[in-house]
Amino acid sequence: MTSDAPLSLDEPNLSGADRAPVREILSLDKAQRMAEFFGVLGDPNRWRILSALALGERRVGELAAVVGMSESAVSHQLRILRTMRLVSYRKRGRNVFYCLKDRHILNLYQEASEHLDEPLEEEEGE
Amino acid sequence: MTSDAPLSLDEPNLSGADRAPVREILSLDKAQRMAEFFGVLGDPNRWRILSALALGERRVGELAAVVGMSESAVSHQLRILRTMRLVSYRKRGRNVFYCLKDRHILNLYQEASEHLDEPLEEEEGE
DNA sequence: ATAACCTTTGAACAACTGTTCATGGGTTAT
DNA sequence: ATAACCCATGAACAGTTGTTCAAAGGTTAT
Repeated sequence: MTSDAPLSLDEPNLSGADRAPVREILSLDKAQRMAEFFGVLGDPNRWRILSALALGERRVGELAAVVGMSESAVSHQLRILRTMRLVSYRKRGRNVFYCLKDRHILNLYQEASEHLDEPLEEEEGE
Repeated sequence: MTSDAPLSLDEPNLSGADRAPVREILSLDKAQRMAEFFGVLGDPNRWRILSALALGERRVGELAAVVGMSESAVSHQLRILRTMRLVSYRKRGRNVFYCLKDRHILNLYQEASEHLDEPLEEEEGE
């Protein structure tokens, strides 16, 4: 990374014309989609569900028992996680098995974890 | 990564004893902190502000003009971004210059962007 | 067939969030 | 000193979110 370039939201790996470096602020549309995605990760029970699925495939009832929620509440949350393609599922008889869709959620967890675990430096202000 | 190990929320880079592999679901406390952090990223105007700061240091008034918000609203949001240590600031006379604190936010943006841009595969259900 | 099981869905309601508005603190001018 | 400027803060209000509750769909038993 060059030294004087400001931090930017570029996506440098892609050379296509539709992936031009961002020299403007995010469009309302892109910002909205970002917010919707991260908003889904803004609930503690959804993280508990995701972390349970990180251990392996689980049925809805099992998830409810592990995280201590009603099956209805878990089902509602799983629907939200599905719309953001964070989980996938397969039906087997009357059971539905959910699992994490890919590694993105794990990378996000790790990145956030590192940020939260950083030692707090001395603040000038406040 | 071994083939049969389930995806897990381990943090493999650290070998310390206080960073044991996660074989249980996230604690309520950890899940809460994760949710609080990602919840901050769950607002489109905060992403617009962050993307403006990704281009370089900006004053509060400049941010308000660029993102099309009132200065008060921007100030409220900057406070939230400060509490999550996503931005830092320096005072210069009566102006306050904000900037991104580190690269974590950029990594999170990129990871999410890749996830959102993934082609949708054929769903079995629904 | 009926019953039990697992899951999903919709409505309703309490709790939370982000904005506006008014106000005030602190700094730089005149 | 007063005025203008830049920013932060608190209250209040509309909009959103996550839960509970009741009901129903679909599958596997008996």
